[in-house]
Amino acid sequence: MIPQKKRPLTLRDVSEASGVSEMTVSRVLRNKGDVSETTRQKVRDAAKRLGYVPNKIAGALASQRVNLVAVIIPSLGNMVFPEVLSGISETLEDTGLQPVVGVTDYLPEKEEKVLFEMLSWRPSGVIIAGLEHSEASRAMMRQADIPVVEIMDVDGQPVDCAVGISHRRAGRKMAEAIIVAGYKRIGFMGTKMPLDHRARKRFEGFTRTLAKAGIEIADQEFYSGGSALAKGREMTAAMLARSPDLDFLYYSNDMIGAGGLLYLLEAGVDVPNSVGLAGFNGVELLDGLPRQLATMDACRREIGIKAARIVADRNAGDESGAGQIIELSPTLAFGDTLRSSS
Amino acid sequence: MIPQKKRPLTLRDVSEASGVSEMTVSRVLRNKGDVSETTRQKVRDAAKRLGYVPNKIAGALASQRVNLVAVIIPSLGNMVFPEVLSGISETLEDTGLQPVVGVTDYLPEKEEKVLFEMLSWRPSGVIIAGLEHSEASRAMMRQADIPVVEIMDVDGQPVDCAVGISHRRAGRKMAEAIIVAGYKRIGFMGTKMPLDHRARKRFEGFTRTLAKAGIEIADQEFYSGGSALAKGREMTAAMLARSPDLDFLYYSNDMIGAGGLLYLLEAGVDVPNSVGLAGFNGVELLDGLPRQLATMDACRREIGIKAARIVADRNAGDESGAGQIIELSPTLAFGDTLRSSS
DNA sequence: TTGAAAGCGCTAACAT
DNA sequence: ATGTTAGCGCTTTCAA
Repeated sequence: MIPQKKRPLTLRDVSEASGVSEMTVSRVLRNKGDVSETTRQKVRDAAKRLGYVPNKIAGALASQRVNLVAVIIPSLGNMVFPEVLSGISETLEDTGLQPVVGVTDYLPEKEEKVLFEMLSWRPSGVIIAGLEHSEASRAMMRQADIPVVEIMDVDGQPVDCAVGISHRRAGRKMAEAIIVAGYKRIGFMGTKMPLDHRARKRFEGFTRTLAKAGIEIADQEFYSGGSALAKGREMTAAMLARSPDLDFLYYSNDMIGAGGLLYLLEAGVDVPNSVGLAGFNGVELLDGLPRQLATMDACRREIGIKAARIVADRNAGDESGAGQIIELSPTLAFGDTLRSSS
Repeated sequence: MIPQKKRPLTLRDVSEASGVSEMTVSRVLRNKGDVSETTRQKVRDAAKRLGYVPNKIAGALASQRVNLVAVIIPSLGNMVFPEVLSGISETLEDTGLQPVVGVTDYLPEKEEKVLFEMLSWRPSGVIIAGLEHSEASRAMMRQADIPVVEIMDVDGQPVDCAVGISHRRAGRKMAEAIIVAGYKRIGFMGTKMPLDHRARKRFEGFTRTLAKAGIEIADQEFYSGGSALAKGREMTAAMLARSPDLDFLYYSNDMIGAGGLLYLLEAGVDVPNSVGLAGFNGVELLDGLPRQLATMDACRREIGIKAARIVADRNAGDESGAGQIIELSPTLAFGDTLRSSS
């Protein structure tokens, strides 16, 4: 005898097992409407005994509501996004909404695909990283007629609303601190950028501000792939060999900055006097380094919390978040690698 | 005039716009069945023009199939799990299946909730970390009648099948290497364990093997929360202050191991001769450290790939993976912090 | 407080 | 190659 494919249990099974109509069973299982305590118990017992798991697909189709929030981010390896996510999950925790994560690998085509895929489940909202999307993606989000929150960045025009920081301003702020501290010969290291708009905007804000002070980036190098810590180390070694007169190194993220810092300390360089250093993000990792790397925190958790709040509120009928752009202010931490004045 | 809640587009709209029956539209959009090239074009044009996004909820209900795979892991902050995930995504990429991630924070009750929630979407498979689950969770997974792959660990009895390493054996292997290298006074640092069964099993395998060689852990300390790198640094400092005669430190993960390593190097301790060091996991981060920390790689990517393979194959009718336990062998990397013999 | 009927938007199965 | 019919398992709505 061939083992049968089990037919999953339905409301009807619970109804029969408990001698209560399907409709009432449904009411009990959703805590909706008035049901007598006796009936409640009968139903609950039967459901538990049978091991009934409701079918959300049928429920969603019938009720036209789906308690899912699409969260679309470029990567999970980046450390940054898991933190945003944890802010989102925590906030959604007791709203009945559930985040569902999609990853784009920084590729617009993949973003489009993931978005399409997720929207086809008719989620109650979308939280998506960045303001740069293909025209098709933007069209889908507009069409969807659900709250769409673009996060991490506010330098641009969102489809609906946005929560983030201004990366241009962040780059500017860092440049100003460096100028005030009296550094003059500045090197930059970062990821290859066509993909990462936020890193690009920071870089633009940074160079533009330096330019106004008559300073030009003296050397720069971009990497992709590999261990960021190791890359930071290698790039720093190479850059200082090439341009020994540099007195400041700005890294587009803390991981490569940490690699650079470890290298300089080993090489016996006087940080921050011979060479100053700064990264970006404020990752927890930095706490364990021999010296505190100067950095700027990107408000990741808070972004997640605020974005989720907007979706949850709008889902509950409070439309006040619609169309808003919420800009958070990153704080600059000087740590031990950036003088606060010359 | 109050803005109307937009009615999302349906197949019917595309059908009317293209002058083709709903059924044929459905066929075109799913590339199913024979449809003439002309009709195809008409339908595709109409769908694109309207911006139609199919409703997977209705589709899933009608077809009784859902292209989702539930992936349930304890945490995203751990570095370990994003890597498993990337193995899963990559493998599922061209199978038509989509991973959906749920996070449990190492809490059995939350695991149960997440599992229930995900199963209520009737996924095509479950990939879940660990072999320890509440009885209710196990019951749900058995009932579901879909492939269930328990990953990361093989020391126990899976509900269906398992892909992972033996953490007991990993602990043993490390202990053996340490014994061979001639270390005698051994300290251990790790996370508080009731939650993390795999760390616990490694610890058990480790201490048991040492015991057989007549060695007992000379000191130990457990932490929770905070920056792992910083914790490693602090715990190491504290432990060596307390037990200055230790000649080896075994860390339950690479992050705290790295913190310890940085501390010892700064303190001018001769590693690995005065004190040897080892961690666990083989995280990419380690590549950038001043010295290579001894570690044991946990085959994270490969676990993800193999687990996803099983789900995908079974979904395609190949049941050969059912009931299997696939044990992978972690490799020990001595790095610069563990002598290979005394 | 409970039940009966209709239908959510699709697709399987069967025509044609 | 295309169309028709009958549900999928729930919830909404209305009636009792």
